[in-house]
Formats: sequence, structure tokens, C-alpha cells
Amino acid sequence: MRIGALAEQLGTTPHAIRFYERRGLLPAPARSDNRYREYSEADAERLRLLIGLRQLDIPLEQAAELATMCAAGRCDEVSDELRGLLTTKRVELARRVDEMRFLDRRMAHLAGQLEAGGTPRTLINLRKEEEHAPAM
Amino acid sequence: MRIGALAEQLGTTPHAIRFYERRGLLPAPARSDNRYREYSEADAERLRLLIGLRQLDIPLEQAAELATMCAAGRCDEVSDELRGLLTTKRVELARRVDEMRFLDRRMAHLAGQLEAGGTPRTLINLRKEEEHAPAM
DNA sequence: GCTTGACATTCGAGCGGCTCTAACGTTTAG
DNA sequence: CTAAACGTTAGAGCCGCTCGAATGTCAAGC
Repeated sequence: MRIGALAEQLGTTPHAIRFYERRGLLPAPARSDNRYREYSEADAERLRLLIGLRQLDIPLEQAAELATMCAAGRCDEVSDELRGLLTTKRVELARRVDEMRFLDRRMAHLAGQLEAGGTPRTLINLRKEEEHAPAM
Repeated sequence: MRIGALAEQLGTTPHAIRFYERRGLLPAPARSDNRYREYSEADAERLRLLIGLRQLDIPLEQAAELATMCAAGRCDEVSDELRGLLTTKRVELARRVDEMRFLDRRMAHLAGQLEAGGTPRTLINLRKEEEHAPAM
């Protein structure tokens, strides 16, 4: 699998993936004769984990460390510090989900105001130029 | 109310608040004789809105624009572009909340492995039958 | 063959949004 | 009166991408 396909599958960009590689978060993948990167399913798996950890706002370096140990089956060697980090981040995540629920209510209110006082009868066209196919 | 108290109330930092002010997102607040910033409830309200919009990942500049119009009661003058932005961001938010739920399962699994002292089970074998949209 | 277009490569610069430091002034509790 | 806790400024630094330029590779169509 090449970088573009991988990026799309994981909802990121080729640039970002190369950036992870440069930073040493991702092992250098195999290359085909044309020097294109060729990603294995294992590579994809690691990147998937990394992205998950990043979504918890775990810094790149520590995400890499965590991913590496666990992939090597050496979870028992993960430092207490890192364990703690994961735990606090998970707690934070839960809090954030709650916050977002609240936020959405406020934004719904705001959006309501916009619609009410807004464009007379011509309702806002939601997908105007933006055409994001979530395929869900 | 001074900057520290405001920051704490809104879960941010004095630095960030001053940064917003420098960038023109926040009007320069009143100053007391000692040149300390004194925030009114209106100031706090605006900042609260701004922070909400930022949590939707709406760029600073556009968040400011939106906040300004709405505060001035000129919601009807908000551009369609901005309306659309708010809407797409709200949709994105909903998606993200779902993603986070899924993410949390994966991270719970990972955390479980860590706690188990490294029982080498395969990473992230969580099925992604995580597709019901629970009410927010 | 040639051309066009989508995809890949490298390197490096640029950017958004904070975050922190330094050097300093003010307020308040003991 | 002193020490801490808070405030002020200007500016540098940082993280995590993001983008651009110059170039290479490959498939499809004329």
C-alpha cells in the first residue's frame, strides 16, 4: 500500500506520515523499485495506534515510546510515568466528551440565532463548496 | 475580575488571554489604576464564546468575526461562509465525539494490557462494530 | 512516441496557536 | 518590611503539522 492510500485510510495526509517518519515515530517502510514507500499492514497498524494516542494529545515522542513497547510485547516495561500519562489522558478524554456535549448545545443555540435573523428565506446551503464524503 | 481569575474560570491561562487580545480577538479590557486588566462580565462572555468556537477548531480570526457580529446583534450579517463553517464544524464535532468513544475503547484495551503487566495479547483487536449513533 | 495528469520523492520554509522567559511593578498576608 | 503571589511588557521558542518547489514515475489517451 502506498502513502496516499494509507493516508486516506487513516484520515491523514502523506505529508504528515512522512513527517512522522522523519521524527522517528514510524519505522522507514519498504520501498519499491521506484523508491516509493510501500506500507505493510503492520506499518498501518502502528500508525493507527500512533494516531489514536495523538488524539489523546499524547506528545509524539511518548506516543512512539508507548507504541514501540507494546508492539514488542513489552508492555511490562512501560514506565509508570507513561502509564499514568495514558490514564490521565483517558480521563481528560472523558471530560472532553462531556464538554463537547455542552458545547454543542451552545453552538446549536448560536446556529439557531443565525438562522432566525439570517438569510431571509434562502436557507443556508449546507454543502455548498464543501463536499466531504464521510462514507458512513 | 482580573486576568488570573478569569483564566481559571474559563480553563485557560493569562498568557493565552493576553495572546487573544494582542491578536485582536478580545477588545482591550478596562484597566485599573495599577494598569491591571479588569474584565467585565461582558468580556468574560465574549471570551467564553471564543473559547467554544476554538474548541470547534474554528480559526481565531473567523471565531472573532462570528463573535463580534453576534454580540452586536447583527447575526443577519454573518456571511454564508461563516454559517457554513459553524455548521460543518458542529457536524465534525459530533463525529469526533463518536470517534472518541471508539478511541477510548481501544485505549482502555491498551491500558488493560499495561495493567496486566504485559500479557502479550495482540494490539488493538477491537472490532469496529462501534457504529450506533447515541444521543448527545 | 508524446503528453497529460495523478501520484510519488526530497528538502526546507512557514504557520497557527499557544507557551514560556526575563525583567520588572503591585498587592497582600504574616 | 519582607516574601509570595499576582500583574505588566516584549519577544523568543515550541509543537505539530502544512505547504511549496523542483523533480521523478507511471498509466491512459491521442
